[in-house]
Amino acid sequence: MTGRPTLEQVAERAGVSRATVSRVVNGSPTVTPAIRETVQRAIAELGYVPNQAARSLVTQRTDSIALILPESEFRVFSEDQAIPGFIRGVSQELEAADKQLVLMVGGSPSAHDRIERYALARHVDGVIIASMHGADPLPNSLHRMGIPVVCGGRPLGRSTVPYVEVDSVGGARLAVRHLLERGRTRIATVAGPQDMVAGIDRLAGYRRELQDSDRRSIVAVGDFTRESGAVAMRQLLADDPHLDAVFVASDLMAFGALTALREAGRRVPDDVALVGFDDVEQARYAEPPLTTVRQPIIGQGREMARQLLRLVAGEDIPSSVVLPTELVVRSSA
Amino acid sequence: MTGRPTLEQVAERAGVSRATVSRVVNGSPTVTPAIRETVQRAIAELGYVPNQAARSLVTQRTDSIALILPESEFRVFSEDQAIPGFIRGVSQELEAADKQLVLMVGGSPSAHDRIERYALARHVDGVIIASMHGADPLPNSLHRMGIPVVCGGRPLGRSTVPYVEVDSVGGARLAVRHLLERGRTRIATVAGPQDMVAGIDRLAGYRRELQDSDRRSIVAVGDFTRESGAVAMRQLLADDPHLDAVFVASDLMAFGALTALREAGRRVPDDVALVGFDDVEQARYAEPPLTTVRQPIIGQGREMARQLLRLVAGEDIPSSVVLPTELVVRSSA
DNA sequence: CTGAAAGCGCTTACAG
DNA sequence: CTGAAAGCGCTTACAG
Repeated sequence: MTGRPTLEQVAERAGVSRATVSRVVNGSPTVTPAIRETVQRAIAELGYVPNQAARSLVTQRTDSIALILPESEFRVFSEDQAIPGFIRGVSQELEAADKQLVLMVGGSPSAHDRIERYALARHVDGVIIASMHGADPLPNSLHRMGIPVVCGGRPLGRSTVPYVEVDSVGGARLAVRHLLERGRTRIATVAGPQDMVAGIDRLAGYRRELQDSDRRSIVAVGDFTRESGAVAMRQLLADDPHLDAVFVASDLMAFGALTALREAGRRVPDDVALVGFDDVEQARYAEPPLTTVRQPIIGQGREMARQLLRLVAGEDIPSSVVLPTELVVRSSA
Repeated sequence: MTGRPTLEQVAERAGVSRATVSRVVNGSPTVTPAIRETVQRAIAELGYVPNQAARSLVTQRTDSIALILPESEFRVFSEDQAIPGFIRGVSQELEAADKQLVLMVGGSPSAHDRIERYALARHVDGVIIASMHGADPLPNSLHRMGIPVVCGGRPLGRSTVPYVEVDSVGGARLAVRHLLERGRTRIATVAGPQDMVAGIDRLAGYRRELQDSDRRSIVAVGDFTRESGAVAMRQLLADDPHLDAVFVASDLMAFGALTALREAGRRVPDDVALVGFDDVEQARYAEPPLTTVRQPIIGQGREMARQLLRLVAGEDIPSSVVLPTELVVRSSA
């Protein structure tokens, strides 16, 4: 026998038509039990597995979903754990729905064409875009082509593409409120890059909470890397030597800030209280263990997949879903 | 117009046969330049993109490759950076070859059936298996079915499946030799789990190098996690309070060991020199910065993809490729 | 160099 | 409930 068995061969062996085999394979209820069994035996004996390409050609479905990861997240071979978390969440949900995950790296302009062509070639039923820098045109352009899309994080700029995000503003407020409740009075922040929603929103949350308390804001901006956290922290100390607390918009930057504080001879939390954001694995092992805001990365991945599957199935979905964040109190604040 | 344009429509618009359009799309050299241009214009005007399913059905190729990640690597939401590195390397190479990456999570027995069926459905042209615990039957079973497979790391047990691995034995020897050259005399090791090749080989390297130097070996076993590194380190100190060096089989375990040494009042490297393995991002930021063995994770991913593509193309490939490791000397030893 | 035709392996109205 | 037949959108010998 050459190659894998086909429907045709199963039909012949079972003594029925191809249509009937197809019905059995696809679980149609209108098949007489006796015939169903004969067919199933033939399938088992031959080790038949449906050819996906042939099936897609007629159903116009592929049962695969693309997950687009922005290139920049990968460029630095980073300690950040968002990528595996996203993948994990998305794949859990897709697996349960018996869909396949196609991974594409690259939010760079040069990758757009490739991704668009791929989606247009109907190689996937829909697209999940993990997160973006700036006002990426990709989600909108796919959306316009009628391809189901869900974004991770609110797209910047004009957009009607549905998205799933984590409540960054709320998380930042939790962090700042905690510092206020601990009696801190000069609360600075190391903000993230202002061309990313996470950077923008975490700073907005800081500002809003502080505003309610009448304290003035003290801001330095980093780019979510450890080094930038140290640099920003030094700058904050120069700007206000009397600051007694810092909300750092990412754990990685918080580690950098910790180093800078130590160099400057400040004790944490005695002199300066510190709260991070993300709750990466290493946060528990920092010295002192880092108080931080936990965001449900895996949950976000799952929710994105869930929404996309609904969209693919033709259902209506909310234009946005926001997941709650949570403060994890350890020793640094 | 309903749906996306087809070959047929392009042919009609260009006033040629479907065969000719197909030739132009696939870059056949036997097309008259003038006709080629007419067709290309029609393609551009219509925004034609070939339907992948239809193409696969006749070519019997899908131009996609599956990357299988073991579930366990994901279970702990870990600090380990191997996964993104693998993905990065594989996707770089596949992108260059214009192949797609399908990601499947799960080396668990329950996932085997799903993966096998998927490969048999010809949804992918070949399979890359990132790494395995124990003697996983998956590579062999795919191999027997005639599906091109390449493994990351030598498969345990009997196997004829080609693999790409990093020279763990050599790396461990580099580490131990370095400690010997620094004049250390009582060199212990925290080994990795002995059901994983990386665990086994790094211990073998330690033993071999030590054996050449006539020193006795002092061994404790961890499971590559930070916590297990601390536990193992305490045990080593109890076993031999006079040890003056440790080769730890992973950086994460080395971080745990560092904590345990600090608790025990030992200075690193003054009292005890420490060498890790992996060179994860955090190694540079440890206190003291960690001397460790760097392994080319991205390079391994790329090489696996390269070998698999050759296999898919029908070429012969070596039964194994071993990539060199390198000692990165920092302050801990 | 180009076209007519067969065929890849399925699903799905449409009859019966 | 089952089968004959059409058709999904391509590629590729085979003629010419």
